Amino acid sequence: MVNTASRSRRRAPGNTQERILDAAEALFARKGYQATSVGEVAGAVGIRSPSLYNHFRNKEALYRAVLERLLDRFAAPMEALAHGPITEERLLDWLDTIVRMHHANPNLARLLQHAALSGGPGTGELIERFFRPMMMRDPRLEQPGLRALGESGLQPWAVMAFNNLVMSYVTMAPMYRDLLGQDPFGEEALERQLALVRTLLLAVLRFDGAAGAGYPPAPTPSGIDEKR
Amino acid sequence: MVNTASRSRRRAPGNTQERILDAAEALFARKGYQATSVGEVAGAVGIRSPSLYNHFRNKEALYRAVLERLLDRFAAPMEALAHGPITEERLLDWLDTIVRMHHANPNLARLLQHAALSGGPGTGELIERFFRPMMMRDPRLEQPGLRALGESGLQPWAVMAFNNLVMSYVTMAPMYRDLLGQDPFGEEALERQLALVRTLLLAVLRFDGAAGAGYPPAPTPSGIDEKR
DNA sequence: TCAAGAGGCGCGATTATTCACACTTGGCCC
DNA sequence: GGGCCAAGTGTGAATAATCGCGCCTCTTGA
Repeated sequence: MVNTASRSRRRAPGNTQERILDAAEALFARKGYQATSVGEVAGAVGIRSPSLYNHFRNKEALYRAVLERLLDRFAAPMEALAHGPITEERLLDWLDTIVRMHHANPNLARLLQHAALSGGPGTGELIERFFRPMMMRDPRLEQPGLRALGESGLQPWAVMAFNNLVMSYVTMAPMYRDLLGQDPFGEEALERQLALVRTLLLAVLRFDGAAGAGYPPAPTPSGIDEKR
Repeated sequence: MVNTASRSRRRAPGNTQERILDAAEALFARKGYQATSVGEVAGAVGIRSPSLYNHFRNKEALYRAVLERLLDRFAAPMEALAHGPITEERLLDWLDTIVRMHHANPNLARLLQHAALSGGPGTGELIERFFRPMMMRDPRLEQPGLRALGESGLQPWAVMAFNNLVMSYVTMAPMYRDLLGQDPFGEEALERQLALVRTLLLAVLRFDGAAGAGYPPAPTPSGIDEKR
């Protein structure tokens, strides 16, 4: 039973490093940093844990690499709205894009949620790179036709709210699966979520806001500055 | 050094069981089931871990007790909307209530989020008891003035969306704290979130929906039945 | 033949849980 | 009142499993 040293020395078909990242991403996204063991990751790849250390210095480096790869994938679309005027149409496109991106790769949302709840390595940078830009008041949103968002100092929170809406669908997806017995990332579900989120955004854009009970102007809290 | 058996046998001031539940709730909510060790819980209470086993059979029993206590706290307000007609005013009140409840006790939302992401003991029951009722189509919502919600089969998802909106603020709260340097559960933040969420609901209720690009009627998926 | 990469072994720490035991306390009998 | 026992609640020590990780050997494709 001891000398199983003959076979099983199979060289990996694809790039092992990439396969480790894939497995680690899935596991970190599902269970979080602490609850994921490197042995688990290695096992998912088909490797023993010491072999994993040939590719990553330690658990934390692996985690950061996973994070980096995910953030890179989301960087381009997030920059899309950074320049040029903001029209109703462009807002809808932006929402459409992030919904599709999170559906195509749900792991970033899950990792962000874990980080928000429990912390973990690099949580600070994560916040700065992903969320800080959203919490900037953007003067391009202060225009007729977008009044309900821009008014009463709620604008940054409204942006965050729409982001949370999209992300929470993803982080709650396992529950939806059990609840419906249906793939929450299938074509049908995607269309439904697009319709829902688009309806919500349109409703807010059309809303004149005057009807609500007069909530206080909510003085701009510290840490929120004008964009750039 | 061996016979420290004299003092430190202090009997607990309050009910120890309750104090364990408090500490466990906070830790499970922050780190999730797996990543929380019973030693940590015991430490937070000011006890060694073996002592904890005088009060709970094992880690899982402790977790389930925490869950039970939390669900009980939320049961009554959730039933409030179950009977009688649904008016715009009652919907606003309901939203108001759940926002305030999650602000007053953020731990249920956090535990639910962990359960949705990673599973854990009792996740199935959790889904049935907390989320199933929301995913029922409610005929009381099919009335003029609430059209945008009731139409096109989106109604249950719209309800879930508003719930997710409220819960995700709570689960993302640690990030808000870092982002703003301000207590996300303070009076000011509560008012702001109430205003935002109320605005969103009013906007949807006023929205006639006809303006959006004609999204498909989204056939009712299996698992969704009429209420009761 | 050579280096990259996989595995075996093992260390020290931490995990959940059990055990034997100490102590405090409430109630009971005398 | 004093004596006494059972129940409740605390402890340190011990167990087996698992954790992250370093060391060293061996296999294998080029």
